[in-house]
Amino acid sequence: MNIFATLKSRIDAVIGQLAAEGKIPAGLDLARVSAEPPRESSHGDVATNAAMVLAKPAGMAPKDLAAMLVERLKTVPEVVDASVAGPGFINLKLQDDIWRDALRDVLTIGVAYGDGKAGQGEPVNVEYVSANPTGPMHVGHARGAVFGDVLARLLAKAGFAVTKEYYINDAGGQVDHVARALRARYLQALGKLSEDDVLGMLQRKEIMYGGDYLVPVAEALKARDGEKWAASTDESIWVPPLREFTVAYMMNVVKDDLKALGVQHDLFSSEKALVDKGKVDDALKFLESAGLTYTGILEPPKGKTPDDWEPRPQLLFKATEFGDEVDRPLKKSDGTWTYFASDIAYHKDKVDRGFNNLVNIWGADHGGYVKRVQAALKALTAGKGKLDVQLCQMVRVLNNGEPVKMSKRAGTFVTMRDLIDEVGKDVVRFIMLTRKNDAPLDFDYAKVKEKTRENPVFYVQYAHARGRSVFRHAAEMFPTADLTDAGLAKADLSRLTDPDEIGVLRTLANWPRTIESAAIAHEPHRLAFYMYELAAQFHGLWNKGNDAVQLRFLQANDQKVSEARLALVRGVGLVIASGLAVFGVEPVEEMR
RNA sequence: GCGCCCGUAGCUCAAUUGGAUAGAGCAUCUGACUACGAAUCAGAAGGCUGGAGGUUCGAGUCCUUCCGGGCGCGCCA
Repeated sequence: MNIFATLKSRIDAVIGQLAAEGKIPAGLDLARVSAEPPRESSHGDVATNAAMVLAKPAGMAPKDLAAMLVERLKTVPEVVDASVAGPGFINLKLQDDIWRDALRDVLTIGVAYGDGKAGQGEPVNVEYVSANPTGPMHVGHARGAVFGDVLARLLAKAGFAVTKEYYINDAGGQVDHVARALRARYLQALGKLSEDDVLGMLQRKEIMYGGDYLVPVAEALKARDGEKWAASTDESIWVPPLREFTVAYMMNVVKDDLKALGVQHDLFSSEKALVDKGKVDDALKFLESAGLTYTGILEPPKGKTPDDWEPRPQLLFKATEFGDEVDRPLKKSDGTWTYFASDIAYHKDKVDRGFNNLVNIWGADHGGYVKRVQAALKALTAGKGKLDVQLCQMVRVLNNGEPVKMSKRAGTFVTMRDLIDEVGKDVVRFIMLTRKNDAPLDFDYAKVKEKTRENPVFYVQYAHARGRSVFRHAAEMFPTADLTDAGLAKADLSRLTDPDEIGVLRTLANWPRTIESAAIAHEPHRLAFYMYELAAQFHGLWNKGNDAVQLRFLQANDQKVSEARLALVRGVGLVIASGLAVFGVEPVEEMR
């Protein structure tokens, strides 16, 4: 049980009691009353803003109300002292046993500690990566992939029913361009074009993609079909089959890359399948019948008119009725659907599948697209569907502060594989979460390999490894002791009395709350900071033992104390492992 | 020009989503290894939270406006 939730209900009960006795007005709204750990630990264990929040509606001075609450809160079983501070905060000091109980919970529940039910089983759809199947994935994709994957795991831990989804853009013009590029590489594979011919076509923009990564695709096509697609100059003959071939091939590349990063989606949705099933027509008919489409002419953007601007009548969606700046086009001038049109259909499809809680992870360069999709979702669901779009900012790849620009594989950008090969999947995953997603991130090869406090991956893993090391020694020192989690849960935890020991227990007790708030805010990076903080506390406690021998975890002549402290060490390890599990990172047993 | 995101210690970043005296790491200075792993730790110093108004018990956080940076701006996805 979450201690802060317990205290919140205690506080609510006390307020209800006072109201029942007529000392304060009945029916006060308690939603804004909080029970939180104070920032400054010297203020106590739990702080509540109840008096300040309720003062005005109760028509009382905050201090008077606080004084009344304090008297009652002192009688709450968990509380040993209560006091008023500052402008009307009430600080509660809890029995140390509360924190010891939290540790026992950790040992009993294991890495599932922190699992919550805040989500109440509500279905959430998290869509992430959704990279076009046109080439290998780069660092930007890696950030979105890790962020989305970990957010999904976090939401699941907090009790949501999560579906992890990838949207394959296999129907638009981009994949046709790749088909054309593939054809050039294919003709090269057949000896009908030279490398220079292909590069020339790329330079003249006859083809839009030219990376070496298409060479093996062309070879595979040649192996399967021989010269079948070489003769005809009629695109309609060979574009569709080559498109299909390259999409299938590239999706395998993408899936391999994701697998190497430890990212796994539950569902891959195809744009082309949506189109073929007529879902785009359906969605647009829906909007049309609601009177939300019309044919009109858009104004050019103010202050920056494109050179080739000419006014054209287009089928438009009334996005402005739902908070967007301008109405948005649904059809291109050649009469085909825009990307936006199929995206509307796709989001309608998600809603139709039972999701009203949608999360999309996009690159920051898609920021301008957020409002129109949210507008469309509002229109489709009559405001019932929620769409949160999390934008991931740029990743700069550095080595010792020097930009790493090129990939050996792709030629123009650093690929996801380059990252993984350089530092390993676990490090990539962790580092991607050490910043808020909407802040740019520097990924420095040299820095993330450093074995210092500066490097959060190392620092957290080191804490875990140190904990395991203690257990290796303990097994020798106390060969008969039961050092399993269940055994340690029975240890006499009242032997944990040092303020720093209790401090660590407090942090452990904060884990469920951290999970819940990070999940609700869609901010997995908070877990990285929590783990760093916990690791710091643990390292601090460890070194205290260097100075004061009696504080070391293992006391050869006192098995009871040793067991209690081993319980604490194990608790730290389990919570770190619990956090790393959300991150999809393996905790290490020892550092090498 | 318009929209979105951002601006916090010299540097890189936090700040329990509106809470108390704004916290960490790096760099600088001082100290702790006859070790449960010093790959670590303890301490000192460092701030007008870009500027100016506003909202309220209370603002780094919300609103307005300026300044500075990033991204985007019909028929690409």
